[in-house]
Formats: sequence, C-alpha cells, structure tokens
Amino acid sequence: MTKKDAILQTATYLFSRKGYKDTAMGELSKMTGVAEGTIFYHFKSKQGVFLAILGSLKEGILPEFERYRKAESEKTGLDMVEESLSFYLYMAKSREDLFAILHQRYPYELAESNPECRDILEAIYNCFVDIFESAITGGQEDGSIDPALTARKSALIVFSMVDSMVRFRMNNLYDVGALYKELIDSCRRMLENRKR
Amino acid sequence: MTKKDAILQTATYLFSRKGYKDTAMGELSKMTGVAEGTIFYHFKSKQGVFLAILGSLKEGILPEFERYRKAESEKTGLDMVEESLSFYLYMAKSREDLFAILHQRYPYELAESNPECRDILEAIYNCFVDIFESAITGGQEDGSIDPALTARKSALIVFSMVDSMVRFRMNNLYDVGALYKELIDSCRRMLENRKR
DNA sequence: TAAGAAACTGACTGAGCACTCAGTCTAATT
DNA sequence: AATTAGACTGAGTGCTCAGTCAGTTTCTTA
Repeated sequence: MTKKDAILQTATYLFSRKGYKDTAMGELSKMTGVAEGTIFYHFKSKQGVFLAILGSLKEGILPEFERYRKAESEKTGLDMVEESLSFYLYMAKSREDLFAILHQRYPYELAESNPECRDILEAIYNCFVDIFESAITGGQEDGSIDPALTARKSALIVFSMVDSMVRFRMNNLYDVGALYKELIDSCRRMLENRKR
Repeated sequence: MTKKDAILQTATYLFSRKGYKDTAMGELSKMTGVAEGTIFYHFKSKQGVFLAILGSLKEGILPEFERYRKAESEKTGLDMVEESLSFYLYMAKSREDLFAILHQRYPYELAESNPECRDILEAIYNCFVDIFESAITGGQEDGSIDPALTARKSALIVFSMVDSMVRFRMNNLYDVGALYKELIDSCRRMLENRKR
C-alpha cells in the first residue's frame, strides 16, 4: 500500500472514531507511521484529507447500494422494503466508519461553504433513499403497496426511521436490536395496500 | 441578570450554534462582556459550563413537556399523536438551542464518562418519548390505536421519525416542511386500529 | 465605617495545534 | 556515473486555547 493510502486509511479510522476536530495531524502521522510533512505533501490541508476520505467512502459505498437496488427479486415490493431496511442496517454496521462520519456535525458545516462536499453528501443520501424508493415503486406496481402514496416522500419517511436507529445505536441511546421487529412492522402498516 | 446567568446565556447561544469544540472561552468572555477569569470563577472548567447549560436547558424544557403531556383533551389518542408531533416540531424550533446541542457529538461523548451528563440526557429523551407514549396508551384505551402494539416501542418509532426530521432540518438535508403531511399520515397508518 | 467576604479582572502560562520548509533519500533516465 | 524529479522527513513556527493567579473592586454585615 502506498503511504498516501495508508494515511487515508488511518484518517478514516480516526475521524470516524474521534471526530474531525479531535483528531490531530500529529496523531494521524504517528499512527500511520509517516512523517507529518508527508501528509501535507499528499494533501493540501486537514480539510483536504477529510474530503479525500469522504470521496473515497462515497466511491466505495455507492456501487454497493446501486448493485443492491438493481438486483432482481421474486419478492413483493413490500417485502423488498423490509429487506432494504435490513440491508441498510447491515451496511451501517459493516461500514460503520462512513456512517459515523455522516452523523457528525463537521461534514454539514463544511458543505455550507464547499460545493464538492455538498455534492458528495447529496449523492450518498440520494443513494440511500433510492433503495427504499425503488422498493416502494415496485410495490405500487405489484399491488402490495398503496398506490396513493408518493414513493419518494414515503421513502424519505422510511429512511428517517433507520437513520435515527443508526443514530441511537451510535450514541448509545437505545437498544436498537430490541426495536427491529417494531421498525419492520411499522413500515409495513404504513405502506401496505389495504384496498386489495 | 447576574454575570453568571449572562455567561450561561451566551454559552448556550455559542455552543448550540458553533458546537462545543469550536467555541473558545475567550470568545465567550468577550461576547458576554465579562473577563475570562470570571467564567472560571463561576465554573470550574469549560466542561462545567457545558454541564450547567445542559442542566438548565433540561430544567427549562421538562416541565413544558410534562405540562403538555398531562393536559386533558377531548381528542382521540390517534389525534393526540398527531398533535404531539406538531408540539415536538414546534418545540424543536422554539428551543432550537437545546435541540442543536442534542444533535451534536459532544454530549454523548461526555455521557460515556460523566454520569451526571448521562442522567440529564436520559431524562430529556424519556420526556420526549413519554408524550408519544401517553398519546398511544390513551389511543389504545379509547380504541383509536391498535391495542396489539407495545406503546413504548411504538412511541420510540414515532420519536425516531421526528428526531430525524429535526436532524434533516438542522443539517439542511431535506425540506422538512414538505414532508410534514406524509409524516402525520405515516404515523396514523402505522398506529390506527383497523379492527373497529 | 471598618473589615472581611465574595465577585471580578486580564495579563500570563504552557500545552497543543495545523502547517512549513530546507534538506535528504530513492529510483528512474541519460 | 551523473542528473533530476518525485517522495519523504521532522524540527521549527506562529498561533490559539483552557485554565491560573495575584491583585482590585464591590457587597455585606457588624
């Protein structure tokens, strides 16, 4: 692995665990086993390191979500929503670093003034919501989901629930495992087509 | 107003707007119109200021939520849930400072090692969830809400939705106003008693 | 009104920080 | 073997910051 990649890897670890402000460049250089100057040779600033990370996290996760979204399935749309929720929660755990970063204040603060950051965040969130929207649209076609609903908006509502679950888990607020069944049931009741 | 109170007031403003780390004690003293030493005369550290703020925000908001929860109403439980959602969103706007602080990383980080902070956060969140739980329990009694649901867990699900809405609004992610109707409808579909 | 207590002050301290830069090392090219 | 460009180094720089403290002012009470 190149030193540049090693820096990015360690930085991802540190930024996601300790937050942007609480990560010192000296610590990053030490933990990577690289001189501090090397970091600034490859990246123009601490912010630059952060943007590089966010970009590469995006590049890593978007295809996975896209692939999942496009995968054919025998299931009804309503069942797909349930599966998408599982998939999202699974991804939030296996890619904890990205999700931890997305639940910090810094990226949104940066997005205010940095369009590149804004674009990356938008792409990531759109991709997240898309998997739910696809399932809902599918469900409206196969009759399992109420056709009167606006797919995008319902997708955002569903997303708002899992997003909070992830936040609760991250901040040790509630035991999310204990809520999983209710989460699924609630989404089903919320979306299902009762006219059939 | 005493200088101590003035410090707390300015600190609330700064911490909620700029975050804990990005607020300097020098800035706090200047903006309050008080010497830096005065802050450390009244509070033993920056963390002490933060805890004092969090405590007083709790003292301020808990009674309001309690009063609301206990208020008598002619409405059905299901309608009360809708009203509680409105109330919560209204409070999130009028007490933006508290909600902005609750959506930062620092309080949860602090809660890991500081039981006092942990207790305050727990009290606040319990109170938030309680207003939804009360409405749901009421609804189960008057028959408007499905009695098969676990009130507390459903309340947490409802809370997870508004909590995300507030987060979306705070981070300029989505236009929450445009989702308000869907939020209400979703909760109704999720909770209502269909057996009647 | 005197004396003690409490409130307040702001220059100072030392630690930590992001970032720089003059120079070294490495490897490819001529 | 000499040249050169890119990769890398780490001591140094200037700044910011939380917290201190010796001293001053204001309030309280006897």
